[in-house]
Amino acid sequence: MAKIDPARIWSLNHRLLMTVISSVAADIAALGLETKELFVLAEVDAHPYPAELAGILCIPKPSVTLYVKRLEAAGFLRREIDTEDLRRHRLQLTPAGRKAMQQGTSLLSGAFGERLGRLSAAQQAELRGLLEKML
Amino acid sequence: MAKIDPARIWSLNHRLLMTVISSVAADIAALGLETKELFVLAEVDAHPYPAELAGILCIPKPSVTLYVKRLEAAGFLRREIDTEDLRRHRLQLTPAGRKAMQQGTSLLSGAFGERLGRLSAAQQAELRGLLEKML
DNA sequence: GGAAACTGGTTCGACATTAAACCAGTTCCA
DNA sequence: TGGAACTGGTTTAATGTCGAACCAGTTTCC
Repeated sequence: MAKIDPARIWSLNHRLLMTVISSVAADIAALGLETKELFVLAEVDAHPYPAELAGILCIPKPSVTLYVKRLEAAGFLRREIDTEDLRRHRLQLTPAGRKAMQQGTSLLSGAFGERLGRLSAAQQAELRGLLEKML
Repeated sequence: MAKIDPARIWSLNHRLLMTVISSVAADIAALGLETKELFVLAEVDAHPYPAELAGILCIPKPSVTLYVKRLEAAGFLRREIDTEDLRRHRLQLTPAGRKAMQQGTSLLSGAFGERLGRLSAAQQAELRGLLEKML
């Protein structure tokens, strides 16, 4: 078996993801979203606080501030002060935001699904299992 | 078996890659390289022309110009006009560039290898196979 | 030959990103 | 209690990024 170079796999993988995302960037933009903003929207349900988003998405805090500001201005996000901790801002998708998020992730699913389609169902499940194990 | 949502896998995968790369960004910077520049260095052998690099790395051409300029200034890269086609610039790693590239990819390998280490050797090979099939 | 269309690479200027410093609210602990 | 240390979020100022327009060299095709 060929020797495995982790950096090589990382790059391979990275190229795959970048190719896919850049192939749908234009369509996502048509929804009124930048791809980075879509990532934010997609995580808001699970991580409703900016600091959490910054952590989970590996984005610096000021960038999150910016994205949230834009998303709020676009009517995709609502922001309210958390009553438990007055420093925190709890984020919440608006109906429009949820719709845009779903459309966006659906675009991504379409494009990545094309690649996944080259694998058998069992292989797809295997892939997900491997990734989860690594995270 | 749980239904597979491609966008979910994409995100999972993306998070994995980002976590890994940001964990070594500082060490890579210590070599005098930005991570993006490392990607460029790592592909120069296989793709010695800026236009090719832009294509393979999914980076816009002006950015490549910039990275190459910096890498050349740092002494990591040598640039010469291609005698076949006077528009093209053939790129070549200098010894210092090759060394930095190897150290950088080695850092990346170390960090990603830690994650890969959670998989068996067979699973690692399987993962690579799946990724290659999708690209 | 030579004009039109094309391709590799760069420049410019507008925009996006982010590190550093900051403010406000919270927690810790003497 | 109260002040020192910490955390969530924002602002600012400096830097990074890249679309559009560009120049130079190449190919195409009459």
